[in-house]
Amino acid sequence: MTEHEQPTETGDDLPEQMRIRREKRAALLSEGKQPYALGYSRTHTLAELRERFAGLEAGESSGTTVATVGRVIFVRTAGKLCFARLRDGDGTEFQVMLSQAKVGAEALADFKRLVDIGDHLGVTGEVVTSKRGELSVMADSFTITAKALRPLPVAHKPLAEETRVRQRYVDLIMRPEARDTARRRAAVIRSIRERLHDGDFVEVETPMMQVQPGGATARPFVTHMNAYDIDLYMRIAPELYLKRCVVGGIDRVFEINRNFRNEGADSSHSPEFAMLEVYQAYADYRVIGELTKTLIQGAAESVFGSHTVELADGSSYDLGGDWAEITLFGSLSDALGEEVTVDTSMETLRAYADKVELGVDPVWGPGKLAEELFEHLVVPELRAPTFVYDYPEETSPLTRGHRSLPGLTEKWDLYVRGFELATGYSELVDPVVQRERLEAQARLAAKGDDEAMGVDEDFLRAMEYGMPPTGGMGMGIDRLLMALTGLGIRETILFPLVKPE
RNA sequence: GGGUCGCUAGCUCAAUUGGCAGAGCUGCGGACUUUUAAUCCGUAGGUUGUGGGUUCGAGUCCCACGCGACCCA
Repeated sequence: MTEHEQPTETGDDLPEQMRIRREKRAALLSEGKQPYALGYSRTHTLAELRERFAGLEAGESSGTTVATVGRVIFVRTAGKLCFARLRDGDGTEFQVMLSQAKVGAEALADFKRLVDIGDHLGVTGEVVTSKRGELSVMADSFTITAKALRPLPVAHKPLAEETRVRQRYVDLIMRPEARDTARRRAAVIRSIRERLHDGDFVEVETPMMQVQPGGATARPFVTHMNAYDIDLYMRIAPELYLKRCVVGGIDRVFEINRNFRNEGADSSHSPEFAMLEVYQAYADYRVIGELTKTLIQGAAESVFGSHTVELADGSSYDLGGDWAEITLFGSLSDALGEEVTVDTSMETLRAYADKVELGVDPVWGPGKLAEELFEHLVVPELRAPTFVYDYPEETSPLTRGHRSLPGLTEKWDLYVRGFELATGYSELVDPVVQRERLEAQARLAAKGDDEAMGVDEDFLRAMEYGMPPTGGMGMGIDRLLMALTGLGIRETILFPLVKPE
């Protein structure tokens, strides 16, 4: 918002439409009317009216007087009979009619003089239908419950994408899809939460401001605490604290909350994103994979009543039944036409990378390179929901080594519609191995890899008290919404970060 | 980080080679007791993202910056 757009008390410099609305507000006050009412006692919501009077025939009167409220989204002031369309926050619309014969000439003139599109209106009157059969309230009286000082955008042209994101409140008023998305997100989170509560998982909240960030490889945001004069970090993952909970005996634990990663922002990444992490003692990655599938299918059901979801482009996507399972090196071997394993040499892998014109970062080991090849060659083909199993130890410092395949870990990534949606592990619980892995990471950090983790001594101390065998999972909530709806991340987050205007 | 494109009235968009900054909707005034993006008559609305430059003259050309979209790394 730039300075010259700021409303002023006098409104001298305002665009005409805003100036006029301010004048109407002032007129209401000077006539002893409230432009912002304390409330309006309604007998029915617009949705309740629609339901209750659904059977009313064209031209009929119900004989029932009701009181209801809504935002004016359409006005037709024609002579001695005026029409207005109200809309409720849930998107339900309902027509209001004002006849001079009913409300009187003075009230009708007031309506024409003072009510604008965008205002909140309370109306009392009989439920009737118009000659065209439109359900309506034939007003006995009306009250402006909140005067809108800004005009709504034109209803028939799509709002510019940037305006939709920057002024989500306008987007929510104007666009049914925006309203649906907000409610779908709530339904999804509620579905996950309820399912986990039903499974005796305990919901906790762990620190968002941490002395030492950990639990993922990502650059953190730094902030400063004045009282202790120390830098704090916004968390990049809750993992290390949730594991402390498991050590302490909260055997089934989860958290749904925000992580912060100081990286780029684009159509699939937000610096601030919602994450679910779940840990279950005496489970392994297979058990936690099954749980994950249940949570996602439950979320789909809560929104669509089905495991088949409808995407924004009109296509549908099937999340039902059992999901495909592949292994990282197995699928990579298939894609390359020759067998590669966790033991394949750096030189061989580099040759494959050259062949597909994949750039190789000199700090990568063979495990990392194999993963990059996988993302380059296999991931683009993963349309149906697919669990990818058995990642190299090198890239998974918090994961237990595979029970029977040396060099690999008990980890899966879940791909849905071609992008990574969740990741699950048999957690590493040996504190000695854990320390070795973290110290190796810290050495990387010292070499300048600012995504690598430091050594969290308190976390290691907790592990030394003994963490039971545990399965863990992390899933991006925003990404889950994207997977279920086909929308971009900026649509699934109500107020994504935008640069100041 | 690099490239391309965009930013004009409340909203969505025009503006020829550098030559009077326009339209639709919205708004305002008027007519209309069954409208649904009504119709008809009249009318208002602009620091063309910001700051420089070239020019008799810049929405248009040049430079820098801001914000955004798309593509690439």
